[in-house]
Amino acid sequence: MATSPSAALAAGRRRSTRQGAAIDEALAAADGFRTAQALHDELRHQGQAVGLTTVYRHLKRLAEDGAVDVVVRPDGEAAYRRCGPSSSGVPEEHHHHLVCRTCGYSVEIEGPEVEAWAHRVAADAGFTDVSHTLEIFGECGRHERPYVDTVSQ
Amino acid sequence: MATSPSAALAAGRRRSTRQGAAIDEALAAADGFRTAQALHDELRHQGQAVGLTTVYRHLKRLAEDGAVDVVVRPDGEAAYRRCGPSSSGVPEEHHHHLVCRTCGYSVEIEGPEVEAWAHRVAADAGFTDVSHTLEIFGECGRHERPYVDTVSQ
DNA sequence: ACAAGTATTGACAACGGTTGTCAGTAGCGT
DNA sequence: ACGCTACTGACAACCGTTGTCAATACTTGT
Repeated sequence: MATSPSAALAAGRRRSTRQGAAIDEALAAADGFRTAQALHDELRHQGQAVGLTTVYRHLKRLAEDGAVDVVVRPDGEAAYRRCGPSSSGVPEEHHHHLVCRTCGYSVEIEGPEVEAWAHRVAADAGFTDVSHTLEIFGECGRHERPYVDTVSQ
Repeated sequence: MATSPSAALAAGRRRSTRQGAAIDEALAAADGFRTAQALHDELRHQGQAVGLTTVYRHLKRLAEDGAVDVVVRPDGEAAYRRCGPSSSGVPEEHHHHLVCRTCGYSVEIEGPEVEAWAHRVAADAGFTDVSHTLEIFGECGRHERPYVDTVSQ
């Protein structure tokens, strides 16, 4: 109790469930992006078993609500991360990520100039309804964390 | 046609086949990105039947050789496009794309500033072995072309 | 506290894109 | 022409993700 439980879920008229809270917590505990399956594994190992389908459903909803950021990795798999301080209900500002290829650790980055550039380029070419994806990948060099991923183990 | 068949395939010690040439031509005729399946369909309709597996194989190889650019769409599907004038064997310079969401039409774009910015940001955060993805999507507003896609038909 | 109504759950099947398999085919050097 | 072997392609297997639907458990009204 204490600190109003399911604070992050209390967005509105949704029912708060054990599973939802567990997913929320796991997401909060993660310091970076996690795939649905990785999240499912973590929950499993923590004893908080949640169906894979349920994990996908929550992630999808959270993504729609703008509560989590989604990154599509080069191999086509999607990874999620809790978006900023959030819980305020107000979608975060547009931003991108610097993601560690190995452990998923990520940093939010903003580049107003880049945003402007992208729109200018698109407009110059006569494109409308413009959007863009921009993610920077690299090695953070300090992933000591026992990160369980889909990769190995 | 136009003499010197498989000009673009003549990279080295590879056998030139009817299928390979067909894929190459279709890729050359396309004015934008195509998914493997879309390409397969086009070839089929042109009477140049080629196995889907073969299309995937060629695309994969071409991508490895740097002969085609690959874009992973938000839904996780991959789309390919012949890379620049190419055929020289020398991989194109690093660049990105402005892609029409509807017809696949695309324009290559370069942004030295953005590249520099991306690397600077990553370096500042202590990341190494940096790479990035950047694609701009929009509506080109003039896709009159009878584009056959996986969507319909 | 209890009952009723309905969102949520989760095991399982289905789906769509992509890759592995492997016998048959066809370039290419000799 | 011959033989070697890369290439081909129908098909099955994979894998991430979504649909299905009966069972479950939040919530609200009483």
